[in-house]
Amino acid sequence: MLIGMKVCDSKLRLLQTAHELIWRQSYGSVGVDQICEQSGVKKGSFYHFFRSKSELTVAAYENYWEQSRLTLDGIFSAQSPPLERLDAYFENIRRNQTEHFERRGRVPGCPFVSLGSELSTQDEAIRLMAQQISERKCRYLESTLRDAMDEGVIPSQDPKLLAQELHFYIVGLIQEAKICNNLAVLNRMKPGAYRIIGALRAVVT
Amino acid sequence: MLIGMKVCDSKLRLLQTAHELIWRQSYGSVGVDQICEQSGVKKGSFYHFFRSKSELTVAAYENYWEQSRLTLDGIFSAQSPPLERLDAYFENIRRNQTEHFERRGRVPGCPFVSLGSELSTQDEAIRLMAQQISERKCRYLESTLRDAMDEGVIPSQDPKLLAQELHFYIVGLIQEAKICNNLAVLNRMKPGAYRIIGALRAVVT
DNA sequence: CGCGGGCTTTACTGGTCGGTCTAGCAAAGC
DNA sequence: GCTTTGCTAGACCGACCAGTAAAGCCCGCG
Repeated sequence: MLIGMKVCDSKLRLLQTAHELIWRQSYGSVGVDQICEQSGVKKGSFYHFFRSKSELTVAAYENYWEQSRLTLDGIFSAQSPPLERLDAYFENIRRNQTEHFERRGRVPGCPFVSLGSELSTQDEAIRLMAQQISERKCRYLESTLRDAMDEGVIPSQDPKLLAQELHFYIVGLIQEAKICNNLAVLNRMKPGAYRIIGALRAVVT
Repeated sequence: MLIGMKVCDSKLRLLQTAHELIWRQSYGSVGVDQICEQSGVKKGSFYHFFRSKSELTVAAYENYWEQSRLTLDGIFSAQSPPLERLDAYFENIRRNQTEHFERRGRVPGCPFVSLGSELSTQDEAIRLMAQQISERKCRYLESTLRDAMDEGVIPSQDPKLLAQELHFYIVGLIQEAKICNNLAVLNRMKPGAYRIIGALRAVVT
């Protein structure tokens, strides 16, 4: 099957449904049958494309990351002033969480963190993927902060360490929003982040 | 059965084993049978004490919190200087994670965060418990920071908000240590925390 | 002594789990 | 036109799942 036919459609639908369901619920509570039914794909096809539920999950999350990367590349474009990149990043997170909340009534948290949290001690492939994505997110932040330092809008310091600190804060905050099932927690993202990186600009916007 | 006999022993063993197993693996991957076997308790007894797996889990984590509270009350004793309380808190986290890592080869992360991350969107009772424990931890931090401000060792600001920021950072960092399965990540806890709260003391110790 | 209730034990349920197997299909390539 | 290839369909598997039923044990209490 060379060109885009119904064929590839099945695989793609499996990837998307799997990510959607596991994000909304959890890896453990989502069954292969459920993924198949929701995708309109039969089990035989499932195991034609993927060797196991774990393998599908990795593929599904990598596929989701590839989509996210397009958005993030835009948000973190070197064309924008560094602090605007951060603002756009925060706004993107908020939009993402809000959208799901309005559809499902639940703050879903970060899919990668949730999956990593559930399975890091049990599934090495999934652990590794979660780790790599965490590193990639940090790299966006790092270059942004480095640019901000060059422009003098934040104090100079080790950009890699600062990016990690900022990343940890963001991850913890989104996690808290999920646990509280409360979007308002996200309001503290921007002011807190600005304080952490020492941005001189006033916290209000 | 009034006094401490084998009886209460069964219930307590269930609570402890459940917490231990779910922490080490995940809620979804641990079965009632497994918990029973590991505790040396028969399934009938399990359902004599608890109405469901979910109810046991809540009880197990509340029991664990009650134990932790004793330790934390000591660590956050108003008798110690505020920054020493923080140091002791960080050291306690590190010891906890290290101990499990040496036994099992895995950084287990924070049990409450992991459980909340897995089940907040599915089990309201568990979500609520995770939320409450997060609030309680913040309260320890808040009073510590307030004292630190009174003593002038950190700049004055809203202690509740600062405590939350610090808490988010700590949660995110422990989560990262779990995903990386690397205790070294925890080394960044203290310097990062000190930077966030604006502690004047040098970062090295 | 016997009764009652808290706890244990064992056997069991119906359903779901992840995964397998094989027959069949449609279309591409020869 | 025949075969190969990539995919679908759906029946099927044993294991395991959370949870139930009921009989029995032990001990304090009257």
